[in-house]
Amino acid sequence: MDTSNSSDQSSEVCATKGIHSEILYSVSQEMPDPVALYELADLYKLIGDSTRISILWALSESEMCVCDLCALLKMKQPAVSHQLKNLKQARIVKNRRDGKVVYYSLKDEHIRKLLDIGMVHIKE
Amino acid sequence: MDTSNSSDQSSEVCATKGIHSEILYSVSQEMPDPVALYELADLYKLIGDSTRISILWALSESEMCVCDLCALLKMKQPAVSHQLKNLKQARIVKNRRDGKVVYYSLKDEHIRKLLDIGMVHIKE
DNA sequence: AATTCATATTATTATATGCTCATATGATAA
DNA sequence: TTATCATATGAGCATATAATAATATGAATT
Repeated sequence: MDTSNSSDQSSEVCATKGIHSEILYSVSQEMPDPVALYELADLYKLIGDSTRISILWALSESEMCVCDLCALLKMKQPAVSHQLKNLKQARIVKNRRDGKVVYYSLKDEHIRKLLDIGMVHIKE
Repeated sequence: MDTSNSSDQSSEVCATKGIHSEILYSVSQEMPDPVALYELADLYKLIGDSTRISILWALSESEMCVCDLCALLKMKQPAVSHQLKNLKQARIVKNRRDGKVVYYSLKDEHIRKLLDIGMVHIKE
């Protein structure tokens, strides 16, 4: 009874309250709860920064110390440390201490998967 | 000459310029070029917002008009339009016009994959 | 043409975020 | 202990970004 492109009457028109009520209902049923969406957004927000994404890419290749990362990214140490702190708080990276040196590494492989899929998208 | 337990000599210590030169070199070889990293970061930055991620999730379920999205997200129309504009500029969504109504939909499936993988990460 | 409705755009404001400098902490060596 | 090195932290600044209000555009209907 419904059409695809042209206009019906019923709930077709968006009369400020009418709207496509069926679609609206079915979509709302499939939406994750708001908290999950916030957490998901936070995860991507965290990856969505060129400094952090560079750090993550590097760590996906090898465990590295802060000093190495500074040299690799050509950035000052506090800037790198701040971002490492963000990543650690989000439980995306972990670290271990060996004397004065602190080594960082990825905490799991999800992140690398995300980076790879994103890269495919970019390269398309 | 030797340091602690797992320590070698050579490039082990991070003497402000010494660093772990081998790791640094091999990792730098595997790093994508900076432009790609920026684009990748931009992609994630775009997904990393709860409004946009909600829109994307909704559109992955069904094509929807702006008005529907406003109702679904309980947000004002200009706010939704702004985010749709961002998503469209990034070529993540497309739209079509039918009379007064503009329908938005996802442009490809990569995004849904990204959302799903991210959700797995959240739920772990 | 004038009106109405759905959407887009502009300007503005408030907030978030990343980097910098200065300094603190923690660990090793002298 | 003191000095030194690697890293962490805090404050401040500058920029980016999201939402809002007001208004513009574009298409249908009268």
